[in-house]
Amino acid sequence: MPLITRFAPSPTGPFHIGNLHIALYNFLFARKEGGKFLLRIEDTDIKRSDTIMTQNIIESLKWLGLEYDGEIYKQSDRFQIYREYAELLIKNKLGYFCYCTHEEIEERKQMAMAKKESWKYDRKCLNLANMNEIQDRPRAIRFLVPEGKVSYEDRIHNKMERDAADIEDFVILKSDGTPSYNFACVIDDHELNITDVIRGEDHVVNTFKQVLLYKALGWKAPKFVHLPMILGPDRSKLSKRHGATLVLEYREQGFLPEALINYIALLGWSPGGDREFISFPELIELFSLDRLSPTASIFDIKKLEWMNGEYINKMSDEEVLDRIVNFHENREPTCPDAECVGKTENRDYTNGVDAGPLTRIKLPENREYMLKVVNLLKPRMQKLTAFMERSAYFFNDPKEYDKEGMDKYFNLPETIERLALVKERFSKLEAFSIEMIELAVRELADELGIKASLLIHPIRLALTGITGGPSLFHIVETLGKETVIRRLEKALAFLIKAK
RNA sequence: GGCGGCAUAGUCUAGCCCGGUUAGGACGUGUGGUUCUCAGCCAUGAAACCCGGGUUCAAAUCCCGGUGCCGCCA
Repeated sequence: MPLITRFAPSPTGPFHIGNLHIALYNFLFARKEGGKFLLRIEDTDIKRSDTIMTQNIIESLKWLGLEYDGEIYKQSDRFQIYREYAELLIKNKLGYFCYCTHEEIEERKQMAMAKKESWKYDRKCLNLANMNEIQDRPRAIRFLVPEGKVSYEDRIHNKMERDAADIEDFVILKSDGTPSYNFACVIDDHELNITDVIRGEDHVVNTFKQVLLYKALGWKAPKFVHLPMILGPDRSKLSKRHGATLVLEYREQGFLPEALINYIALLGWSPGGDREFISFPELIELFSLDRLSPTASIFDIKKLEWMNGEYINKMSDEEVLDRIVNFHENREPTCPDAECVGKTENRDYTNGVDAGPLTRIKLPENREYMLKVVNLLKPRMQKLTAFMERSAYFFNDPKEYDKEGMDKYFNLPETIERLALVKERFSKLEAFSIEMIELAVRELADELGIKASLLIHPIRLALTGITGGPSLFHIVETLGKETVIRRLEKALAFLIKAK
């Protein structure tokens, strides 16, 4: 029998980091073993399900490159099938109708609680004597939990066992005719021939119920793997409270899918030894269930950022530029030109979720120039968005100068004279090369009897408006003579006016 | 509260199965160096086997108990 795994999210919320973790391991395991990886949408709860969330899930998987095999399965297409199986269980006396309303159950539960007794469904409807009175009331179907121990083998936790007496007769078909999670899940996993169920640890309790159902239906249960949770920095289950948790938010923030995958793969799994950078194909090659860790892990955004930066730095300039361009592809520029480089606009509801702050710009089309800029900025980019945040001066003259920078580098009385001299030297340069530019600056510094840095810093501030960034000589060369001269003149005018 | 799970630095982890290591790597962090700034790079430091008992010549590793944390249900 071929190995088949599945990722089975419910479309009640967007695709998040926890989903990625689960989907990734299902995907890797299937690919490694030459099996199939299916996508099933668990939308039996019609009210809480939303097609926009299904879109979000599909879009996320696509961006990550986690391709599923075959069609998408939707549980909402299969209500009739669940009903038939539920009736089959009734016929075999493995299930029974329950007429209790939520309110009635709640009441009895409260009474038990008041007496500090633990509660499970009291089987009131198991042997109803007076059927006539209640026959037209809506009814659910409950599973009749047998006595004894329930156990299954978990690939991470080994033998799992609990007493069936601790499990109540759970509902398999609700009074509105829709199946419960556990019931639909078992039927679909069986009908899709799922061989390995890899899901979160929050499902272990369900697994015991499901194992019971497999037995009742006379089916062989798949193998189970329950992955430990991914926690936030406060050690609670990762959620919105911890900031960005949606995968598409990470896309919007400029993370690369391969870096995100590499990082998440290492949360709860390791190939052994010291390896940290593992490409997608290598991940498939190396993946093994035996090396899964049973320990919950905390999502560390700092390490993700570092890893993302490493991925960016290892890429060619062309590749990085393509990613940056691609990053903007599906977005309407909010400004017609490069004017808004560095500006952010705070909303984006593409894909049905608020993806948070987003930089929208129209990129200049001059590819050769862009490549030069990328080359200079790449070493200090941890995310693609860093390009937007740090490249403004390559496209526009600075409108103002960094305040601290002015205090530091523009405050000497000699500044005007020095910048004027620089401008003069630059304009005399015939070959505007990095070497010649550097030589000109250093020679001038020598002649003035000062350190070169006393020229370099004011020049950088005049050209870029800021104090950090790539090597000054590279900046000067990239901007080109005309722009450099113009900006030096502007800075001089500014300084003279301020005097 | 009931049931289940987990336990190596702040974080991710290797080592555990098959007892003997100065307990390794990475992120983060301290210090120093380097370049025109930033980023980086180089060097260097601090930082962990949850606690208690056993078994053993020897325990992170095997066994038992406790504690803590997490999850599900309530």
